[in-house]
Amino acid sequence: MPKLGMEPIRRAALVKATIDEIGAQGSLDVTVSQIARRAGMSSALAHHYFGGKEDIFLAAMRHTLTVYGAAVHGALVMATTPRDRVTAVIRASFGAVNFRPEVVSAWLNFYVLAQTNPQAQRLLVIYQKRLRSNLRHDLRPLVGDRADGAAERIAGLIDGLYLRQTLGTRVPSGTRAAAHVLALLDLELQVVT
Amino acid sequence: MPKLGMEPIRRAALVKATIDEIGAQGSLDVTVSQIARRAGMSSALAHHYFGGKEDIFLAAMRHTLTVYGAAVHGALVMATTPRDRVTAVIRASFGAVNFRPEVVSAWLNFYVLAQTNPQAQRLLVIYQKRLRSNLRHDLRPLVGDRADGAAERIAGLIDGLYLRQTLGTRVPSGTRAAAHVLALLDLELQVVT
DNA sequence: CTTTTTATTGATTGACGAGTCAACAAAAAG
DNA sequence: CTTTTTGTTGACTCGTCAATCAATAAAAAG
Repeated sequence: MPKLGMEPIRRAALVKATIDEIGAQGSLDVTVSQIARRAGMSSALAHHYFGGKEDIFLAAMRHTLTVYGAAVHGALVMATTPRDRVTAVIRASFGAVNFRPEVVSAWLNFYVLAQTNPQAQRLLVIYQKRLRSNLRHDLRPLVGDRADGAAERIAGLIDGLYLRQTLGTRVPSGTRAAAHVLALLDLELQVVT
Repeated sequence: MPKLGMEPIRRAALVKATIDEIGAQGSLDVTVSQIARRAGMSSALAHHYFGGKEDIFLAAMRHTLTVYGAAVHGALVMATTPRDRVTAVIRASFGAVNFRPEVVSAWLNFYVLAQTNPQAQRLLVIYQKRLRSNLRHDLRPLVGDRADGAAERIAGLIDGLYLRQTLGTRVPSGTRAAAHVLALLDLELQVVT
C-alpha cells in the first residue's frame, strides 16, 4: 500500500537508524540490512533511496553535524556578552542532545570514516574550523591575541572529553564534562600577561 | 626451510604489520591476509601463531601501549622537579615515536575496537588511568588540591590533539601539539586562587 | 636412522553482505 | 479506463574473508 511522498520520510528514518545503529554497535561494521530493519524497511529500499552504504553514512554525518550546529546556534542567540557566547558554545557541545552515548560513539566512528572517505573528512574539517572560528571570534575581545591559542585549547579539550566519553566507564555526565571546559575558560581569562 | 625459534620473530612481525596496516588503511577493516603479507608470511601462519584476528589486534594494542609507556618512563627518569616531570610526560606523548601519523591513526581505531571488545576497553582504561595518575601525582605539589582538575584537563587536551591529528590536514607537528599542552600547563600553574 | 616436534602454505569451506533486478502494488496523470 | 510514476520487496549474484586442514619439509630427539 504505497503512500506517496515517502522519500523524505524514508531518508530521515534511515539517517536516524544509521546513527543509532552505529552508536549501539560502536562500529562502522553495520550492515545495510541492520540499518534498514531498524528503520522498518527492506535493505533494497535503502539502496533505492541512497546510492549505497557510503551515501547513507555521509547523510548520517551531515545530519549529526547539522544537529550539533543547530544546538550551538540556538544557544548563541540567547547570549549577549562574548563570555556568555563562549560559555554557550561549550554548554551546547555537552548538551543532552549531542552528548548522548550513541551520538558520541557515532562521532568517533565518523572520525574513522574520515580516514578513508574524503567527503567525510571534508565535513569534519568544516566542523573543526567552525568551532575554532566561533571560539576565536568571541575570545578576541576577552584575551586579545591570545585568542588563537585559547580557542585551540578549548576546542581540543572538548574533542578530548568526547573521546574519553566513548570509553564509557562511568555514567555520562555532560554537566561534568562542560565544567572541565568552563574551568579551562576561567584559566584562560584569569591569565596574567 | 624451517628455522627454529621463529615464533617470537613471527609474532613481533605480525604485531608491527598490524599497526602499520591499520594506520595505513585508517580502519580496522584490514584482512588477516593483508597483515600477513605485510609481515612476509601466509595468512595461515598468522592464524597459527595467534588464535584469530582479535588476538592479533589485542597484541598490537598491547604493543602500542607498551611503546608509549616506555617513552613516558624514559622521559621521566631524566626529570627531577615535579614540573619537569609533567613536562616530560607531555613531551613524550608527542614524541617522534608515538606521534607518527600511522600510530595515531591506529590509536583512533583502538578506541573503536574498545567499543565492542572488553579486553581492548580494559587496556585503554588502564592507559587513561595511568596517564591521569602520573599527572596528578606531579601536579599535587604544584597546585595542591587543584591537581585533579588540572590532570583531567591536561590529559583531555592530549587526547583531543591526538584526535585532531587523525584528520591530518596539515603536516603533523608533535612540537606544536606539545606546545599547546605546555601552554595549558603554564596556565594551570599561574592560577590566582 | 626413525620419530617427533616445529614451521609453513595452498586449497577449501562456510558464512555473510553489498548491490541488482524482476515483479508486484497503488496512486496520479492522461 | 489505461498509462505512467512512485513505492516496495524477495530472491539472487558475486565477491570477500576468517578459519580450518591436509600435506610438505626440515630440524631435534631418541
